[in-house]
Amino acid sequence: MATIKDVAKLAGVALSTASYAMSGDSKVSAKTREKVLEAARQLNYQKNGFAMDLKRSRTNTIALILTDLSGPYYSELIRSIQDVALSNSYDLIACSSMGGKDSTAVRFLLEKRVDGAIVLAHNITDEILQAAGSSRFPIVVMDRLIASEGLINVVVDGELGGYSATRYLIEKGHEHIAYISGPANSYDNALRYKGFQRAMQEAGLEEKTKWKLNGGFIREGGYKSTKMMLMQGELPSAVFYANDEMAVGGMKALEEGGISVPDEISVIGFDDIQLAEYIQPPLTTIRQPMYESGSLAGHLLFQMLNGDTVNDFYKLKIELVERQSVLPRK
Amino acid sequence: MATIKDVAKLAGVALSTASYAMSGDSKVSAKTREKVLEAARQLNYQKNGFAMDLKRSRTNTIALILTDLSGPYYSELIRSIQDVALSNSYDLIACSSMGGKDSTAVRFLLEKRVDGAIVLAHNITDEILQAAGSSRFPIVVMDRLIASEGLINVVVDGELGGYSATRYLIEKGHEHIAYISGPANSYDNALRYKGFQRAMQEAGLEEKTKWKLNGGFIREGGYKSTKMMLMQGELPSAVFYANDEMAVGGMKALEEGGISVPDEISVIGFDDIQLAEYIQPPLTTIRQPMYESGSLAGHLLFQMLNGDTVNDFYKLKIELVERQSVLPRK
DNA sequence: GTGAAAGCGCTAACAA
DNA sequence: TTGTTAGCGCTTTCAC
Repeated sequence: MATIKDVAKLAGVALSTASYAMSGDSKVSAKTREKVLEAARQLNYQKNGFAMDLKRSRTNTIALILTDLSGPYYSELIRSIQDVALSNSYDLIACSSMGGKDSTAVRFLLEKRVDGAIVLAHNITDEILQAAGSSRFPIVVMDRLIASEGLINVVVDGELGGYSATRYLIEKGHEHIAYISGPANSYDNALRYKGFQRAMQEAGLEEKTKWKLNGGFIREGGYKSTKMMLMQGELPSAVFYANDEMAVGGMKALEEGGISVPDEISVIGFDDIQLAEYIQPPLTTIRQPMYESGSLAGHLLFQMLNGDTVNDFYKLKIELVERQSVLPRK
Repeated sequence: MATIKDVAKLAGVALSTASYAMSGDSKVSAKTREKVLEAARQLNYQKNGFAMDLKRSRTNTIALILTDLSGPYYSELIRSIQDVALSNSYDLIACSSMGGKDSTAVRFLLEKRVDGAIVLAHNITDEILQAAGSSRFPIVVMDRLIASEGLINVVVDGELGGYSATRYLIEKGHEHIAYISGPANSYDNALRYKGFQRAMQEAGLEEKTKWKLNGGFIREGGYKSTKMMLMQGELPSAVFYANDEMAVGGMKALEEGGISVPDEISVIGFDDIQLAEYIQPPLTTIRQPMYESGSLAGHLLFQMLNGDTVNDFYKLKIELVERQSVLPRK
C-alpha cells in the first residue's frame, strides 16, 4: 500500500507539501498540487484513515448502537439519525451489542473509535455507559434513565403509553385484561407495566396473576405465552401485549385456537411497527414517535459535540393508533 | 484522557511493560501486572483504538455496506453475516452508502478502516469497488457482477427468478402480463426483466410497452405506476412487480381502484419480504435465500481474510413461494 | 522480566 | 510557497 511518503517522493516534493496538496490547502501552487495528485493517482494512493484519526483525534463519525442490527423495528429511528448525521456531514455507523462485553459496540464505546454514540441496547450495562461517557464523548441513551457526565436521556413516555393502552381497553368496557410482558430486566417493559397497573387500579379492576405472562418482547414469546393462556381455560376479554411483535405472535396463537380477534377477544399492542397496519385485523397500538425521538437524539448529540450544553433528560409523548383489533365488550 | 504512558508512569514501570501487562503477555510478573492494572483503574485508562489499529494495521472488523441502513429488507441477511462475524470473533459494523461518493461507506472502503467488506449498495460505483478491493482487502459484492482483484461475487439467480415468476403466471393461463420494474440502472432489475422476457418469448406472448412501468423498487413507486396503469384503461390479467415493496404499494392502488386481487388481477412479487406473508391477500413471490447468501458471503470473506483462495463467483438459486395473490385465469 | 527506542501514516507548527 | 520535524498512542523488537 502506497503511503503519502511514496507520493511525495514520486512527486519530488516534501511530505507535508503532499499532505497539503491533497487536503486542498490553498498554500500549494496549482502546479505542485497537480504533480502530487498525479503521483497519487499513479501509485493508487489511498490515505490511511486510522493515521488520520489518530493525528486528528477526531473521527467525524458517530455510532448507533442497537441490540441487534437485524431487528426490523428501528428503521424509522435509523432513518432519522441518518438524516441528522448526514446534514451535519458526519458519518454514521451502526453496530450491534450482541456479544455483550466483547461486542463491537462496547469496543467502539470504550476505545473511542467514534466521536459520540446513540445507544438503544439494554444489554449494555450502566457501568459501561458511565465509564464511556464524558463531556468529550457524549452519549445519548434511549432505553433507560441514567445519569452521568456526558450521558443524556431521550425516552418515550412508556408509563403513559401503558396507561393509555389500558385505559382505552377499559373505556371499551373490558374488565378482564391480560398483560403479556417483555423481559424482566427491561426498563421499557417495567414502565409499560406500571402504566397498566395504574389504569387498572384507578378503575378498581383486579389484575390476575395468571394473566400476566412473559413473552420476552419477541414474536415467538407472544405466541407461546398466548398458547399457555389458552390452555388455562378461562380467557380475558382483552390482551395488552407489551409490544407489537408479541401481539403478532399472539394473534397467530389465537387464530390457531379458533378465537376470533376482535370478536371474541380484543388485542392491543405497543410500538406501531410496520406490520401492525397490515396484519389481520390491523392492530390497534401505541405509536412510539420513532422518527422524532431519533431526530432529537441526533440533534442533541451534535449540540454536545459542538460544546453546547443541553438538558440531560427528554421525554416524548406517545400516541394511540386506533385500528381494528379492539371492539367494545358486549 | 489517560494514555498508556500515564499508566506506566503511575505504576512506575516502562511503557512497554505496561503494554505487555495489559495485553496479558506472559513475560510480566504477576506483581507487576497487578501494579499496572491498578494504575490503569485509577486513571480510568482506556486504550485508544486507532493507535492500536494503526500499529497493528488490522482492525478485526468487517463492514456491511447497504444503500440505506433503515431498509427493513435485509434483516435476515444482516443476521446471517452477524452470526458469521461473531463466530470468527470479528466485529461487524454496518454503514450506509447514502451520500454516494462522500458517504461513510466509501470512506470506510477507501481509507481501509476495516479489514474487508460485504457490499450490497448499487449506488457505489464499480470504480470505487475496483479501487478499494485487493487481495489484502477483500470485498464480497452481492448486487452485481464485477471482476477485479480482491472482489468476489455472490449473487442470486435473478434471471431465473424473473423467468420462474413469469412462467408461473403463464402456466396459470395469464397472457397479458405487466412488468413493474426497478430503477433503470439496477443490475438486479435488469436480470429479473431478462427472465421475464425469456419466459414471455418462449410462450410466444407479446410484451406491451404500456405495461412496462418503472416503480423504482420502492413502495410509493409501485403505487404510482399501478395508478398510472389503471388510468390507461385496459388492464392486464396479471402483474409481475420486480420486488415485493412495489407489490405492496401496487396492491394498495389496486384496492383503491376497486380491483380485487386475485379475483380480477393476479399479482406476483420478488424478494419475499416479511410483509409478503401478512398482507391481504398473502403475496405469492420469489424468495431470495437471504440467510444463505449472507452466510456464504461472510464465510467467503473470512476465507479470503485468512489467505485462502476462493472462487470469485457464486450464484444462488431462488425459490417460488406460492401464496394467494395469483389465481388461474378464467 | 524489564526498559529503551523505533516506527505505524498522518497532520500541522515552524523554519526556510 | 515549500521543506523539516515533532508528535498522536500504541506495539514490538532488541538489548539488558
